[in-house]
Amino acid sequence: MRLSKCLLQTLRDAPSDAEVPSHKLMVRAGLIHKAAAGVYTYGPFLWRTLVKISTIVRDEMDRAGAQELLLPQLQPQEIWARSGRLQTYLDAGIMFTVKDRKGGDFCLGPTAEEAITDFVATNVRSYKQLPQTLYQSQTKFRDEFRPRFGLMRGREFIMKDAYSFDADDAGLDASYRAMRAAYVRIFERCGLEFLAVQADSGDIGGSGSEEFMVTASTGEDLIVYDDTTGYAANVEKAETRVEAPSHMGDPLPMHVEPTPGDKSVEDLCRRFPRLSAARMVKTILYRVVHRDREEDVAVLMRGDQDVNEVKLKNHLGAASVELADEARVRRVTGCEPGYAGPLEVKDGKLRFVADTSVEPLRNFLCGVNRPDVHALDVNHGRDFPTPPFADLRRAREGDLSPRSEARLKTARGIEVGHVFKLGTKYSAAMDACFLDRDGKKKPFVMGCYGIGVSRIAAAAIEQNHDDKGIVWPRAIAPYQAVVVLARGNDPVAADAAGRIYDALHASGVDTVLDDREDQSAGVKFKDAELVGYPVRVTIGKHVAEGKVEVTVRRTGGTELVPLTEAAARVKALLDAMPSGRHVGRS
RNA sequence: CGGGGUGUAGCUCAGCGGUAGAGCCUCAGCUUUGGGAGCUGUAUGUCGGGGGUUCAAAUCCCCCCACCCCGACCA
Repeated sequence: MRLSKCLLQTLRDAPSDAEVPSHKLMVRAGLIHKAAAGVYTYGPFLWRTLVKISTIVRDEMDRAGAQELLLPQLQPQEIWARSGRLQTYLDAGIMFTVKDRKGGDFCLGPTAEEAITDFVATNVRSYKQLPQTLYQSQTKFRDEFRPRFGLMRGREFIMKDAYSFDADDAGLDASYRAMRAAYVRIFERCGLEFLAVQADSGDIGGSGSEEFMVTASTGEDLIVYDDTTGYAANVEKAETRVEAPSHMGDPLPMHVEPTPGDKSVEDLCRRFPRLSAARMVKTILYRVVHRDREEDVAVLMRGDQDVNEVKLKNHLGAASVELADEARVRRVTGCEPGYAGPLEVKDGKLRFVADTSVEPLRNFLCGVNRPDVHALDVNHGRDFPTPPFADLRRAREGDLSPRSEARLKTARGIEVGHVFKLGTKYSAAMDACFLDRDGKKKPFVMGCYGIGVSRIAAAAIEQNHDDKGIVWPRAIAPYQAVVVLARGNDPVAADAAGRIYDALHASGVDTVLDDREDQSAGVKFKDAELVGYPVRVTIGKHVAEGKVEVTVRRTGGTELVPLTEAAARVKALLDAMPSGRHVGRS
């Protein structure tokens, strides 16, 4: 392709609504254009990248034995009603809904479990037809409460989603392993550094899930990992161990002390400097919403630890949990916030749960549900009933690994893939069944496997850019190389550029020729760096000696190469570029 | 949905009661051709929309809308 013929408008300034590098650079490099909040046109250069990503995904899906199909984007709400998720999605407000001419209710597909289950249910009758793994790649729609960061969190985005259907759990395990292995290969081939982490399966449910995270400082997710064992998990899910404080001594008589104005652990640490935060127990009240009711729950947490609300929600089997507001705290404890505790409880129905870090504590401090005092040398089981214990802590850097004596480390990541074992959640709800060997009707055992295709493009930029622009991994760059004609009015240079361009094409290198006559060499260099071609060939001042410059975008390293060898050198440099890396593997 | 902020040219922004502005971009021409180069000229707007106050509103007030940020939410 000749750049003089391309529609590619680069910008000197980033739009003011862009915050993260990928968003700024995509706009500046002319890759995207905003049509509405979270809705973008993918320009010709970005589309090339998206096609390359899709091709890798398709290739690996097919290799893993999956079959491609295309499900409807315009979905009848009826199938959502059947799975029982319609009201959840409508209430959450993330579903785009539409009516047809006759008033029928449809939606723009936010995901496709219902559509695929409906399809498979009517086409698969026998265990002999199993297993099946089907996938599609297309636009998904979610009316996100807060679209942001350009393509990272849009309301319309391209996703590859695959679904496996098996007769039993063992079959699901095998299908899941095959997809997981394909995912590793996909992200490696895309040239990304990534991690596979244990994840919370969220509202989609199921027995287990892992997320594939592209490491980047701007990632929205926090990952904790132990690089001695390969344990890695989303912080929402991460298990940790914390050491019990030493020298707690034998149980002492409980006593209540004045603590006027001390509402936080920090205040109390100041008042009792010899008592560490680990010897305090804070009581945090939550409003817990279940499908059919609501309750108040008090969480007892060690003073130096924080509550992980996802763990709490899962532990309670709740639809949602939210921190109680001040009015609720007053009603439940009869006291202003800051003094809640497990002692002298006013509300007899109040449910207590405690983090496991509280279990070994002796002679600790806690609230008494009375203002301006706290109790010291409290012991559970003696001074108040021993509550049920569960892991409700938020994992932190430096905690002990659940798998070894190593300390956990943290990293930020962008979720680009998620694999789930769904089990029979959707098939049972939608009565999607097959006849098994024993003649009995059974629901399909399902898995689902998503990859954010457009998000991969954004994540690749978040992970690979510098102050000059994008640094595309070679496999997903719009073009692998650019030939810059830096002497526009020199016929020798123009001729050389044409020949190198042809030679690159002949050797299979995806190349664009910057032959724009109205742009100076400086502009072409800036554009080449902004757009992020992995390799640049500059035809300029050395052309008289029969030489051209070959520059690697990532390193900036430049070498002079004889004109006749330039194409081969570019090819060699591209081939030498590393593939992606699966980090933190044991 | 709660809190905050911003809407002026394609982009970045100034102007904040008295004739609509700059830089970049676009277009024409000249010059230039190794780092977003220079000169001359040209084009560009319901100042987000509606209502109000005023002799006069981009500017002040009210309502709406859009966009952005924080939070809540999230296959």
